[in-house]
Amino acid sequence: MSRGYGQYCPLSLAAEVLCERWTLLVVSRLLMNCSRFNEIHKGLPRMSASLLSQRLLQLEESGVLRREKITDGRGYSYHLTEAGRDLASLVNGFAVWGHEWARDLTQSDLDPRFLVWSMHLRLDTRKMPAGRTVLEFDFSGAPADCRRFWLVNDNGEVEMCLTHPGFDVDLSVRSDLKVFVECWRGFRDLRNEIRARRIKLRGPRDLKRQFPDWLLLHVLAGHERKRGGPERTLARRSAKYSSSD
Amino acid sequence: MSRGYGQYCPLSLAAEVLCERWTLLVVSRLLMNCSRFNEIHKGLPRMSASLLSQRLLQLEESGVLRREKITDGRGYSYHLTEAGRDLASLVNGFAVWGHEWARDLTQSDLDPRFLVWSMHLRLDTRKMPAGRTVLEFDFSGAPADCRRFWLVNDNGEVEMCLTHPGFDVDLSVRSDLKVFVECWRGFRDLRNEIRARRIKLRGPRDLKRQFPDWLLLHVLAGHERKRGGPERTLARRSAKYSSSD
DNA sequence: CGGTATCCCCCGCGATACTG
DNA sequence: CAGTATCGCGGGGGATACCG
Repeated sequence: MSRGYGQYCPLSLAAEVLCERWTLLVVSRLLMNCSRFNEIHKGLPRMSASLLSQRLLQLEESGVLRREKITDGRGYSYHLTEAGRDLASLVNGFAVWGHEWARDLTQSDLDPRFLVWSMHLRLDTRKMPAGRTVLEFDFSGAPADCRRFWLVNDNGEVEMCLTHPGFDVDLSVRSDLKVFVECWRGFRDLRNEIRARRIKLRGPRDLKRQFPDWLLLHVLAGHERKRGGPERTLARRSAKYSSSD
Repeated sequence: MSRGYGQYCPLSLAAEVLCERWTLLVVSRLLMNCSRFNEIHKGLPRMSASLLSQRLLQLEESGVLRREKITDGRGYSYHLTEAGRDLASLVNGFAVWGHEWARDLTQSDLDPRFLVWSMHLRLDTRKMPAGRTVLEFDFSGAPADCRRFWLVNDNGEVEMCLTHPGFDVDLSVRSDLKVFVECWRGFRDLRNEIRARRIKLRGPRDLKRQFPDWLLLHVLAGHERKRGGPERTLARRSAKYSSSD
């Protein structure tokens, strides 16, 4: 009963399983088809490995996921069960509610590792040049040890690098972290910010021009928010002229 | 960042607000139109008052509820905001998932105070005799200090009493707590259990006969469960003969 | 009654080390 | 690399007292 609620009602039984710290986020990674431990972990860089391990065990006990020993190589592969897949609409509903109603972002919400991890899943590689393209990001306002990242698109396979990948950089992106995250979330218009040089691109002219089309942004970036406050109004993505901020 | 996740994504911002212990249960009580502190608290008898107070403050800060000073009398009245009402489908989704997939019940899930609180909200008073009807419940397998309860229906107004209300008892119900809860959840058939005398009624013949129609049971009692296990199969409510258990 | 402040214990979690 | 065990701290939350 330590973690339980002492109630037989289905809501509390569900909350017991799902409303512990990090749990829904782990499930969301599994819903995105992350299946290896480190794959999940990269999508949750602020979670400690030991806690992730513990949560995976609990979710297995609760019947939300199954783990299978990997035949070639070490470790396990994690997959949602039917019970876990049934959580898709709930997880999505949480995200929508968070988008519509959650508080504004603060500095501590801005982990650049998470931002780049998100980007590597949502690059529109069909619009990128064939062959290999190397993007470099440099975020001011981020901790010194994770300011710079690289995304390498190799014919549709995108890899995220925390250290220089060795290849020549094709396009370099320099921005304040908060500004970039707000573009990603849809609170600012990416093209506006580039035009205003708050996001600075360096590289061949045609790549710089195409760059905004490569970023698919956060899935909910186009959704209207309902909550009031500074970020209430969505950036109109097609606005040709914009007010100064 | 202590309670936060260090991520800007809407899912983690929502989880930050909603995935703390007890929080969703508090919201669910507000969705049931409980508005006074003690009204909410009676629906969550295992939650400490200080924690409820704290959660109400947090939910107000997060914009999920608003509190208004009561003009006549003490204390506040709590009401969901639009953001809070938007949680209705999520809370319901959690309950459905819990019904379909959650683990089996253990002894510590069976708080009789919670059971009786649930019943007082789901008595079909239209089917009960006009005037006043007093039901007495005596649950074996419950802690000594909360074995007996009374529900008083007074022309459609149902009150739950933890001490003898003073009026004469019209119908007395005696049962093992677990058996009764399993009827309430829909895992057993109420009429079967009465027929098998695992639930014993005492009172006038016509009240005994009508009693099963008064209990509306848990909202999800009729839903099929998806999870395997001992309680997998729903009791067929109309089964005329049943196996011994 | 209708809540809130205080105390204090315990356990959830992060850091670190370790193992196949 | 792919996780898991251990340790120690901090704060979450239960019990209790208190206050209007």
